[in-house]
Amino acid sequence: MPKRTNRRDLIVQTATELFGKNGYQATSTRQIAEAVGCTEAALYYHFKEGKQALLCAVMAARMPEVQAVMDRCAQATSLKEALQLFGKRFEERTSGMRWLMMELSHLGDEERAAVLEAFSAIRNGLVTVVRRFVPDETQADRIAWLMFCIGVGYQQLFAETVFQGQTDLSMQELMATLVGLMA
Amino acid sequence: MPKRTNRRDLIVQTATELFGKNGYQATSTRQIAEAVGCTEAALYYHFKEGKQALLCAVMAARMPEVQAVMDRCAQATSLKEALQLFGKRFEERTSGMRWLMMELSHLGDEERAAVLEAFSAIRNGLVTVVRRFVPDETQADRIAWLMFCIGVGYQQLFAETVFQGQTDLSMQELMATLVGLMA
DNA sequence: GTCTATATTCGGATAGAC
DNA sequence: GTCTATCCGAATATAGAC
Repeated sequence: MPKRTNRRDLIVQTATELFGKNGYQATSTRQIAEAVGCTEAALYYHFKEGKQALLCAVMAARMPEVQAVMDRCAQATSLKEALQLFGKRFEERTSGMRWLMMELSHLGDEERAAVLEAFSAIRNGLVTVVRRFVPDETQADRIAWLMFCIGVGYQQLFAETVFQGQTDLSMQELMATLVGLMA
Repeated sequence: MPKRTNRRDLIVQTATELFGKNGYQATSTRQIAEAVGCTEAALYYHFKEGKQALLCAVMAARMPEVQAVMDRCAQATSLKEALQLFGKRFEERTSGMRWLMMELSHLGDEERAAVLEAFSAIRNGLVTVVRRFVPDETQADRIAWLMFCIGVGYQQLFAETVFQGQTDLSMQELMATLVGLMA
């Protein structure tokens, strides 16, 4: 049995960074191997299923962080506080996951499942929190969706190159704006 | 001088559909040619600059539709009406443009400019409308960004495969929810 | 575990005949 | 204008030596 190696971890970490920067499809196994400092063949030793398995490993490694965001939101004591917390944490912790969106439609079943798990964790976390403050379930669910859409849209528009630099709006401020509209 | 042909238009239309379904990078010139019913060489006759020029042509063809959405929003007589109109029109008319987001970072300068034009048209349209109802410019701009984020996030989460089928929430309902929170 | 070398497939692009 | 044929490069993946 091979000695515990951390090269595998290094590969996952490197892939996480490259996927975050360039997206999944646009990142080649060559790039990853080069950044890690090994060959593609070594990659395929650690991940027999290739790039696909690598994606799953990256997602698995990111799940605790996603859960942490939702756990923090769960501590809110009002809807407004939940909005603020989500704004702050979501921006801080998931900015490297923008690429998941577009890629989803081109993934295989297993990869897809790994990605959907992360999305569902966020969705379920939001629904749970909002329902604590909004008795009507339909209404609560809609508000949860609204929050999720804002988070995703913010990532898309600001986290990368679209309107980056044209304004320094943070997601926290965006959520504060929403809270202001409610007041 | 060659007779006015509509084959070129067919190519643009077909590319629009394929880009909308699979994204820009994931759509090959082979696919496009096959769907059109011609060869790749024919594509390169009509678009000497290749796939890149095709993207620009597709964007140009879509601009009137984008402008129409913003023009309609401009007719709103209250902030709430603007939100509703945007929810309705944006969903109806731009669902095929989801792919623009992720791709942006990998495009060349010319392609990039064509895409940014569309984004800016939306942004500017929103800012203009909101400022009519919100005197404070900073606040108005933030509300405009909020609307834009909701639109983009909605497209990402619902327009394709992510949470498609898990709920039948429309963007109009989403905007109505926001209006409800403001009441 | 990691390497070299290579198989295979696919995508963008072009030359030249018709 | 459109085709056939082909080039080139890149990407995923594997075989087999060390």
